[in-house]
Amino acid sequence: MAKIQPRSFKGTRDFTPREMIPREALIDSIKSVFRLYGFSPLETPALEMLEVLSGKYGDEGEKLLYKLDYKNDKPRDRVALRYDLTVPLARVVASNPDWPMPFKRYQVQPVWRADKPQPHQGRFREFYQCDVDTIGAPEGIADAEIIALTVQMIRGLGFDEGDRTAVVQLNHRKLLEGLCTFAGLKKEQLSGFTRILDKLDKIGRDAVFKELGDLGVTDNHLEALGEVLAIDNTNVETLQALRERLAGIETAQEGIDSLFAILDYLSHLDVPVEAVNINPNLARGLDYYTGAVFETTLPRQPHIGSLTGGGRYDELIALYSGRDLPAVGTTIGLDRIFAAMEQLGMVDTGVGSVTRALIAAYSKEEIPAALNVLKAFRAAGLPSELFPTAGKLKKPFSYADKQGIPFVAVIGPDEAADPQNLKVSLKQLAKSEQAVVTVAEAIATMLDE
RNA sequence: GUCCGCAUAGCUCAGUUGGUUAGAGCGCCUGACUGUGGCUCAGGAGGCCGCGGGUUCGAGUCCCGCUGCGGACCCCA
Repeated sequence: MAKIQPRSFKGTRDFTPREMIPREALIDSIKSVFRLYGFSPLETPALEMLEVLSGKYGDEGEKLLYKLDYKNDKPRDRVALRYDLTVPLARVVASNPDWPMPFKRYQVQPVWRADKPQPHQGRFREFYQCDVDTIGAPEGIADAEIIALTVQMIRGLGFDEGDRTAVVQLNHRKLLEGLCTFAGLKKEQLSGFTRILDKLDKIGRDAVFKELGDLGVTDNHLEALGEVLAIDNTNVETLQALRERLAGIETAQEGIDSLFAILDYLSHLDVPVEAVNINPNLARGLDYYTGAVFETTLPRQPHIGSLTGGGRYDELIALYSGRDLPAVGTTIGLDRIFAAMEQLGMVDTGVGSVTRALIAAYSKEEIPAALNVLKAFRAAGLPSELFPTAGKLKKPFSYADKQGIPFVAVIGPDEAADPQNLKVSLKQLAKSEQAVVTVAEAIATMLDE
């Protein structure tokens, strides 16, 4: 039989134990923060009806949907791989109108996008999202809680100083609408306007102004807009300055009021002021956002895209149920965070096994005794394994060394001499220390480490 | 979707103006070391030189196409 190439689909990855061990620790820590804020777990299927997903993500997003192609299917029976976790949530909530509100859920599952993968930027076709959302709570506290949770989690992971400082950028859709009006544009031009504005930090003011000019913004408007966007102060000062500059534009004032309120709640939650940045040019591409929008960036690592992204979407659920339900939430980009941590040397990939103790039998005669030791270790809660072949102690020792297993327990004729009082030669590899001890003593030593 | 670069051992790479049996380091296996990892030494296995075509007496090396990978843009987690 011809050998089949062991290729995998572009943009997908295998996670080896060396990667999965720190990755699972990361997931556990994310979930524990979610729970701490009172969110409960939810899972939804990988496959969704195409009509449920279609039209929610903007023109760019629509192209990235993985649509499954079946023969003889009817258009309304078509399915696609889920693109995010927010739309499936909206579908679940819309189909369970009797649930008490607010509904607070977290969800950690993979999503798929037919993008061009760029691993260095933390961009893949299959990747995990960790979403938290509060459904049925009006703008204000719930928004601040999501931001506070994001800050606590990201900083708790170590993104809190130097090159790994993370900042939550915060803006409001209504402020963006107001800026659009301020620039002399019509409401239909909002998405084009915000898309250009969003590039400000990347391509610079001049390039943005050129594109805005092409969109139809006059020179006078450009000049005024330039003055507004140049405001860069503390968050409160920035908002105050915007309030004055945008006097008379009602939507902008509403957005500014909302941001003031959120900042106030954040200060009561003891969120450090430097962890959040009011950023009037932050856009967010998804079409469904209606209020506050936010994302987490690493200002010193601009090639890595946003670590988290979210916002308020008060009109999405009504698309499925006809009932208005306000909602706010965010996505924690697990794979982005992991990629950033790897590049910043924050991940230990030196351990290839979860085993704490490897038991090695000197000869076949000691295997029954070794199995008894194995039972005792496991009963004490120590992840342990017996090396599958007896003799040649070099093999189990070399194996333990390569896998990063900290302890090897050797059992030979001497240690097994008294079946009523089994002993092992317990060696701690990192210290090169070895002693003949009873099984109980070995367990105590290892639990102590 | 647009642009640029790269493709030789499991990994990182070297390979002269095109010239005979294709190299190193790391890793892997065996032994020195018949109760013990790392360090050292000795030996060994492992290559359709990405795929297809072209130029040439001769191609890992030059040309074209394809595929894959990497990077930038767009967009995003």
